[in-house]
Amino acid sequence: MVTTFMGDPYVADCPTRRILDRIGDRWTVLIIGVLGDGDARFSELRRRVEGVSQKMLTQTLRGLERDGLVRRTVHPEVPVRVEYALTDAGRTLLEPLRALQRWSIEHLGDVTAAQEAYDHTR
Amino acid sequence: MVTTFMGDPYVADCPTRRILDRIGDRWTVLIIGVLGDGDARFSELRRRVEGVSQKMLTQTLRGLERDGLVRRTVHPEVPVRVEYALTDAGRTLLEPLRALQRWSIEHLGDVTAAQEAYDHTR
DNA sequence: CGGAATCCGCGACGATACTG
DNA sequence: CAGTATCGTCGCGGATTCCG
Repeated sequence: MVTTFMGDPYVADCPTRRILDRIGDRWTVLIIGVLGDGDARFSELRRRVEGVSQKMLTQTLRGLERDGLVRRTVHPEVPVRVEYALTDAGRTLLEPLRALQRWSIEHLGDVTAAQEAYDHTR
Repeated sequence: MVTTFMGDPYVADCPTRRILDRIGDRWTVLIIGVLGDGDARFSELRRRVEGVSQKMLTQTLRGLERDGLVRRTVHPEVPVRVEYALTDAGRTLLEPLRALQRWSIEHLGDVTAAQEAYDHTR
C-alpha cells in the first residue's frame, strides 16, 4: 500500500481540509497562541491579538468553543468577567502549530527571497 | 525572556500568519500533498485534486512556484508537457503538514462530537 | 465589560469561453 | 495539453451602533 499524504483520495472534505478550514482563517491561530500562554479574558485577548475586531474575536472564540478547543467561563460579578482557556483538546493543537511556526521562522527568508527572484524575472 | 508562542507580540504579520496565509487557502495543502507522492503534470493534478478548477490550480501552482516550493518544468514536445515537482524547500513543508494531518485524524471525531453537543444546547 | 445586530466592501473562488 | 481572460457570485471580515 502506498502511504498517501493528505488522505486518499485528495478530496475537499478530508480531515486535513476540515482542520485547515478551521485554523486557516485570520485569527484562530493567533488566539490559540495567546491562550497557550495562559487563560485570558475578552478584553485581554482583544489587546494582545493585535488588529482583531470585536466581532471577529467573538466569532472566532464561539467557533473554538463549539469545537471543544476553548472553554468559556462567565463569572457573575459586576461588571461581568469572562475567562477563556484552552481545553485539553485545544492544548494538543499547540504542538502541531508550533511545528508550523518553526517551519515558518526557518524558511520565511528563503520564501521571501524566492518571491523577489521570481518577481524580478517578470 | 519568555518564549511566546505565535511570535511576540501577536501581530498579524508574524511568520506563522504569513505561512498560514499561504497554506490556509482551499487548495495549496492538497496540491502539496499530491506532489509529495511524486511529480505530476497539470492534468494529473487536476484529476487527483478533486474539485479544483483549472483557474485555481494554475493560480495556486503559480503561487507555490513563486514561493520556491514547487518547480515547473516545460518539456517542449507536441503536445506540450508540463511537470510539477516539489523543491527541496517544498519537501520540508511536508513534515509540519503531516503533523497537522495526524492531529486532524486523531481529533476530528472529538471536534465533531463537541460541535453536535454544542449545537444541541442551542 | 462583553457582547449582539446590521450594513457593506472586497477579494477569493467558480464557470465559461477562448488560445498557442 | 496547458494554459489565459473575463465575468459573476459569495462570504469573510471591518466599521458602526446598540444592549444587559
